[in-house]
Amino acid sequence: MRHMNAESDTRSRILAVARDMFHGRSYADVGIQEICEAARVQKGSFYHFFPSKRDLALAVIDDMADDWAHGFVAEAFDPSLPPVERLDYMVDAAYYWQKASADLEGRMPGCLFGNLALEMSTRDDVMRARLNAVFDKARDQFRATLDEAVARGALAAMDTEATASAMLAYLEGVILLAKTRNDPEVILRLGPAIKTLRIEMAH
Amino acid sequence: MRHMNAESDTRSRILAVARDMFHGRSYADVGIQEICEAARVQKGSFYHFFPSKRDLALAVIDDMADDWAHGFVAEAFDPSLPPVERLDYMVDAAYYWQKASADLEGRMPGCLFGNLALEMSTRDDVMRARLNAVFDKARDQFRATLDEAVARGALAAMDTEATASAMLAYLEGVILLAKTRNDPEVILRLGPAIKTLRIEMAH
DNA sequence: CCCGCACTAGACCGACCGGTCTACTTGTGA
DNA sequence: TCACAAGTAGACCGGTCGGTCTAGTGCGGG
Repeated sequence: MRHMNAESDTRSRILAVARDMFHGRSYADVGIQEICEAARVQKGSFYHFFPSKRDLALAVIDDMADDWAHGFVAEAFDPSLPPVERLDYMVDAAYYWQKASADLEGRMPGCLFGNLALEMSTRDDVMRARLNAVFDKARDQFRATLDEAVARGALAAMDTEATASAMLAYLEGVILLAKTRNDPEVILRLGPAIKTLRIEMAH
Repeated sequence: MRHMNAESDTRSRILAVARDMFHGRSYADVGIQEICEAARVQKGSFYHFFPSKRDLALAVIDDMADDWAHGFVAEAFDPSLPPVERLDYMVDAAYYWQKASADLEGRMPGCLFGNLALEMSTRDDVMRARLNAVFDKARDQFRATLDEAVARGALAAMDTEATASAMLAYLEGVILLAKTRNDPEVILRLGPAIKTLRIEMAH
């Protein structure tokens, strides 16, 4: 019964707990001891699976990016939807996610990636690169959507890559503001304006 | 010669050093001991001026907000400029500021307020409120600019308050993305699209 | 049956954390 | 001249940090 799960249960328990804690607080603010207690695991086990706290964070990023890509991002960017509508779905998804946390814990955790990006970018280039990759993937989703909308004539020609980046930035910014206000409704109020962003092709 | 400066030199040295360190790294990552060393001050002096690390952070926020308001924000929102141009000035100001840091230290520190907002919002409501006030002031600058542009007929009628919030969010988001890429040029590339943001009046 | 290995348990480490405390220095007003 | 208070110096505090290490434990393959 020991090796029953691919990727042992202990490891995934640590990962899940760490994800929630890093998301709800910050990297520096959460200690390994605290993670171990919450995951009902001893230090020895922890360091058996993760060589360091930093490696845990890296694993959390990968784990969350995976869930994210297969979870609501995949849903929001549902190809059967008209492209422009997908943008609204993305905003809605962000809203409901944050609202659920706010209702449950009284706090808006914001975006794990955005949080970690601001906290760690100046301190750890490997983590920064990892976060960049996540943002690149998100931007590509936006870009594909915009490309399709342009191809269908739903939107005028534009620099879809730059506009996609702008939309991602806007979404992160809206979540940042909403978190600071601790009010998910901000996402609902400001989010839809994501569709008004536009960057023209260079010359 | 002791009380020559309003707000003693020691206090302002601590403040300046702490500001840079919090800005370039993070609140949790910077220790009081480290601040004291950089400011060439002893613990005793530190705690003479600041009751706690948290109060120092609060003071740093106020201090920076002040500099900010009287510094490039005041310049960028120069009332003698056509309103719409002020938005470009604001983006440019953000760019040059970040670029200067990047050239000097090799790292984009991003926006101190945005950084602290994401790090502390879920942990300290007083700090969150302080940061909110800073964001409110910034939004009001955007709003006044938009109001003026609408009054002059340079822009069509819109919900200027919501649009101002959206612009602030976008600016923060762009800076977040640029910091994650560690590339100030991102601000130059995405920033100008701030003018395309628009939220209509509700019904 | 028992060896080896993945895993767990938890004591332990030095460093550093934010914060306190006492002693001292020094300029100022009476 | 002297008392006082603002400010400085730095030893010290308990607690926690990330991380190490040794001693098991119990399952699987040979």
